[in-house]
Amino acid sequence: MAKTSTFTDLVGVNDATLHYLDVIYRLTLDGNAANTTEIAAKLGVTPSGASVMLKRLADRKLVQLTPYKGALLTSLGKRIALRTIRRHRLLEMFLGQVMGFAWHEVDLHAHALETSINEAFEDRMDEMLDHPTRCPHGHLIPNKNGEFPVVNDVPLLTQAAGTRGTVRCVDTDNGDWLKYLGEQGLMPGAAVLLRSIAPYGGPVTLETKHGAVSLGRNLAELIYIEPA
Amino acid sequence: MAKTSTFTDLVGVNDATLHYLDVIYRLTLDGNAANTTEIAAKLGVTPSGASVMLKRLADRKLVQLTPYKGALLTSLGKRIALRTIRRHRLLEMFLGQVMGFAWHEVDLHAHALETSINEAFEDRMDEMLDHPTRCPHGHLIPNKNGEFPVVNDVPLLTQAAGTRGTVRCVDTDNGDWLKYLGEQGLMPGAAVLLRSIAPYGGPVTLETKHGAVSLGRNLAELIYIEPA
DNA sequence: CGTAAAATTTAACTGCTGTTAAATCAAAGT
DNA sequence: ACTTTGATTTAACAGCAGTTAAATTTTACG
Repeated sequence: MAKTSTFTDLVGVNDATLHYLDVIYRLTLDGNAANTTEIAAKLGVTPSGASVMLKRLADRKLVQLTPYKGALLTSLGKRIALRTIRRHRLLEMFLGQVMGFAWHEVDLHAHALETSINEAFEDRMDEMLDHPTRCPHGHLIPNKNGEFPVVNDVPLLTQAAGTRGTVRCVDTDNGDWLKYLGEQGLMPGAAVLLRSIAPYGGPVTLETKHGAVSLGRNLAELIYIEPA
Repeated sequence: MAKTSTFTDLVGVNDATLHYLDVIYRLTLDGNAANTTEIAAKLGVTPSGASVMLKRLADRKLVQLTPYKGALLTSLGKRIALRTIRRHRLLEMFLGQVMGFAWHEVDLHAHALETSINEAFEDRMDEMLDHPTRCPHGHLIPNKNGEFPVVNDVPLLTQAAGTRGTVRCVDTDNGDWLKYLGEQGLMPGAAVLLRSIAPYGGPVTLETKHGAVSLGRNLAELIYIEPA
């Protein structure tokens, strides 16, 4: 009996396509269609270029496109996107754990490699890492069927002052921010106490092993914790 | 002082170009120009396609093209090719030593990745592997200046019957052959005794730890040894 | 409600890497 | 030296992913 991949039927999908699907997946997590300009911005192309490409992706039944309204992934498009996301996050973990890259460095490397590796490479990383469920930033790694583990992460900013918990995810790919937050001890696994959230968009004060940290809202809203 | 790469000026060279330069490098190792049809065959494209591409590479001063005669690399082309070869062979070593892939599997993975990694990744592998000088098949890994280590490898078939030595290189990327030769204990590092070379293209008989092995000329000529 | 601004699409074109088919060149044999 | 064969190049074109500029649609505001 031949070994069958969940993604056996996903051949003939090239780099550019994979990056589009990846971006659309992330932009549609909230359930709303992704608009052309957003997609174009994330990919670093012009809106007109993205518009043309989206039409082609729609022709290939990878996205469901409503002109002037935006794009959603079809179930096929979603499966492919989830494969890329799985590979990206496994790569990030591999780059961090096995190769010793810092958590603010792994995204760029992973992005360059995610469309070049094959299933054997993906599986080998998964084994070496003992089937991890999160990337170094705490994002969940879907399994080969595209299913995510169930977790108890909540946005830090939804919590009341005085809440204790453990950082589970820092939701950004901005290397500078990651570097800074890492230096403050704010990485997945860190125990935190939410001291205060100043009103009117004011700073958020936390306490970690390293001591007190004060963050602007833009950084604080990236942090997800599991309350104690 | 900014860290300067030997290859800083090699930007803007894409995948297809790198693969052409790589192939031309290998075909011109004997000093002779590589002909269009050969190049096309190695790359899996038509000779006309290769011809067009070669002209473009010549326009970019990466190859020195004599129409109807063949292609040589310019010194710039050679530098770029050597960078790719270094990355390919470091990747092969990494895939074998760190990730546990078999020596007949590493070439394909390395080929897929060699144009996607950057200098930091290259350097990290080099460190992790403690600056290896050979890939798993025994090919030499050029340093960042494109210089190869000096070694004493000689083709097995240039040696007289009775010669003892150590296998240093198996010069093929054919996975099936590598798998077979590996099963016979014929990998770099293996001690061998050349028993006999039958005349008129007959079989070559060797002795290894595993016992006696008889090889056809096509396989035997791939093997390079360092005489004891 | 109508119009200005913003978002989106379409049109025409570019660059890259390939294709097939036809033309051309080179090498070798008689 | 001529001719045949094989290698190589050229011509015309295709597919993909992008561009700029113009046209169009949507949205939002007064």
